[in-house]
Amino acid sequence: MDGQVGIKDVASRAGVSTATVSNVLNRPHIVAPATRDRVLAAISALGFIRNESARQLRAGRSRFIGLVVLDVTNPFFTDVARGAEDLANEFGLAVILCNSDEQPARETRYLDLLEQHRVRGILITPTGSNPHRLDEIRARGIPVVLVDRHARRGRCSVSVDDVHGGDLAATHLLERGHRRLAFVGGPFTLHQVQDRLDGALQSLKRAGLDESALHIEETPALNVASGMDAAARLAERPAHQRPTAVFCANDLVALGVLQELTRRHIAVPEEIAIMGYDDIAFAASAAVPLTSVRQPRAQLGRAAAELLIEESRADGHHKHRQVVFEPELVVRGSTDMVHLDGRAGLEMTVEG
Amino acid sequence: MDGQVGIKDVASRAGVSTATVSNVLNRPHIVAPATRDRVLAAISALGFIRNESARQLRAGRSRFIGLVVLDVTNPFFTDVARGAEDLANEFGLAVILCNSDEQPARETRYLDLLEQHRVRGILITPTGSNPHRLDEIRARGIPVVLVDRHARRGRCSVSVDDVHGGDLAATHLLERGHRRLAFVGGPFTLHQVQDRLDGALQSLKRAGLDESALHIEETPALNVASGMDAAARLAERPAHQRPTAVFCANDLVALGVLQELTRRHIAVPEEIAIMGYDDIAFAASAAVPLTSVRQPRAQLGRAAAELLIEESRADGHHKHRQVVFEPELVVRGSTDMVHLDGRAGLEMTVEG
DNA sequence: CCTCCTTAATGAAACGTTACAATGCTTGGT
DNA sequence: ACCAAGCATTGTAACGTTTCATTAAGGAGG
Repeated sequence: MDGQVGIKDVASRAGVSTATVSNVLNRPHIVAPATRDRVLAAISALGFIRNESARQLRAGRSRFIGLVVLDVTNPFFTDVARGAEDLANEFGLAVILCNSDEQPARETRYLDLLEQHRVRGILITPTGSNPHRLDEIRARGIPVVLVDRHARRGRCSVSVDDVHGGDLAATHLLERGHRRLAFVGGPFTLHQVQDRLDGALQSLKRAGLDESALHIEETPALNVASGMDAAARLAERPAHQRPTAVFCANDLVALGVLQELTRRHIAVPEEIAIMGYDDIAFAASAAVPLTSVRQPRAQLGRAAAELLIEESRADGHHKHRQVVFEPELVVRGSTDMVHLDGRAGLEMTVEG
Repeated sequence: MDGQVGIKDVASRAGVSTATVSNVLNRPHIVAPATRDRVLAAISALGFIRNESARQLRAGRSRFIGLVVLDVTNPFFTDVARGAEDLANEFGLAVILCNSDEQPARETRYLDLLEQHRVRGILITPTGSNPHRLDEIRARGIPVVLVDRHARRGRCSVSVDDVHGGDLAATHLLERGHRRLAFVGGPFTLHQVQDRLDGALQSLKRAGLDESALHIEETPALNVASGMDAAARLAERPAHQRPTAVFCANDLVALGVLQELTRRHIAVPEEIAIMGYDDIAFAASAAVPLTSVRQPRAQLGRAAAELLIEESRADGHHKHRQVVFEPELVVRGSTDMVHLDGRAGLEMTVEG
């Protein structure tokens, strides 16, 4: 029977107008203490709960920000999400977390959803297949910040220098004496993947090596299963063509590669060394602790949310910024033949 | 200038009434093809986007379901979330994912948020500290389904038999000859933790052992850091009091324990065996592959969403159900002294 | 030519808030 | 006594949809 208690019911029970109830809710200081108490009493007596839809309709926008990630089950993105969520909460905003799963169609559906909800803004790691959809959204006045992906001038983004990261990774492998490398990752529509590869190629070039020193094994997605498939293909190559080191586009792929190689009794790092990327928490505790390139995950999310809020507040003009963090190489057992203990997560951090 | 294109603008451009536009949107078949096309043309010409707030206000409820989990960075919950999300999508609903972080205060804030948004229903793994808040919500007509936690009669829940799971785990350790066990997990306000412990105790009893055979090391949360701290405390006990096997309330804790023991050069499983719980994807690829108790994670989420939707559709009366899945023991290297290859994720599955 | 049906389209009233301008009521100063 | 100023409160018009009862326009049957 109390089906939906509205501001009206509260008003009549407290013997005031709806406007006063609204005031109690939004600007308690301007209403007389006695009235305020009466209203508050009515509110709790009736179990009144504000209707956000109505508030949003009135306000013309919601208190949400959208966060569209490529894969919720990837710890990299959940850490980014936490960072964004924490900052959003500080500003009284909630985050709608959307999982595009690297599928353009899903991405589109979620963008539609977010626009329909009149979100304050959108944080997104794009699949890369809807290039100007994001511009349309911006044109409609909704701030968009790219996450983990560098934007062109005139757009906001928060990213890590993936080219540099790829360079760090390949350089590390070359320094360890490897000369037959493989890059495992994909699809190349993801800029992260392309950039990390570019970085690796740049490193090869600097070392005076030919591009052919790096075999490219493309995967349909950046997850454990894809890594396993790719490793199987690599393992089946004739021994003299087989790479001695594999640079994976992210840690999930690297873990997949590791698992498959181990299953086939190919020793890591002795026969094949493995590099991951992201340095997710589980990289350190892997069967063979993974060497990886660390990204400031939570900071990435936080900074992105900051930029978004900054833009949405600046009614006038807002200076778009591209924030770039530097990646950091973390060396562990998977690339280190001389590591002390095959199991220990012994770790050294090398420069930023 | 196109600031906010509304149904009205579309209507006037197409030369029809707003009602017709609404019909085109919601029941296209009842409007004449010619008019329909005209309206659709206007919609795309103006870049019209439906305003969900207004729709929801009108409808009295949103197209969201809320999912409140204890820890988004725990892969167990992201898998559950995916399951729930998939089913929700099939019904045109979106999921608001909320991370209580095991903190009652955050949980409360999110429940408020969800109620204000008039969500269709709430899926929650409760912290256990707001026992009747959920009943209040139910009383207001919002379906609530407990996830990963068994509910009393008259409420809906989807869970895995944690007592049985705890029993499986402890029985496995006892069969391996261990007689000094430790249980690591907490807080005990989480029913999962209590149930898993109860299962272990039940197994001890059946084996004719005293409760004192199981040392209890409580942790403040179920994450890697807590596991490391607990392992440090265990490691510092005099050798003859030190357990020979540790049963962890979840895999994150187990990974923490594993990392800390390895750091201290305590061999796993030779000196101390470790059991996890949940069988998250990373358990198999851990430094020492973790023996664990597998839960049907995605199914859990899916089934929960199913129950929720079922209840929200049944305007009349709905039969509350408690769905219970059976856990499954997965034996790997962390408890298996005779495993073939210290690194391989070699795996055997034992009964359900 | 009138009536009765069917199909298309419309007008207007909600839905629950909020903000703005307006109203009363006090109070203090002159 | 009167006015100005301040405070507390209120009426009411939005916000953008959807829905329901209506109207209008043809067409078929008599």
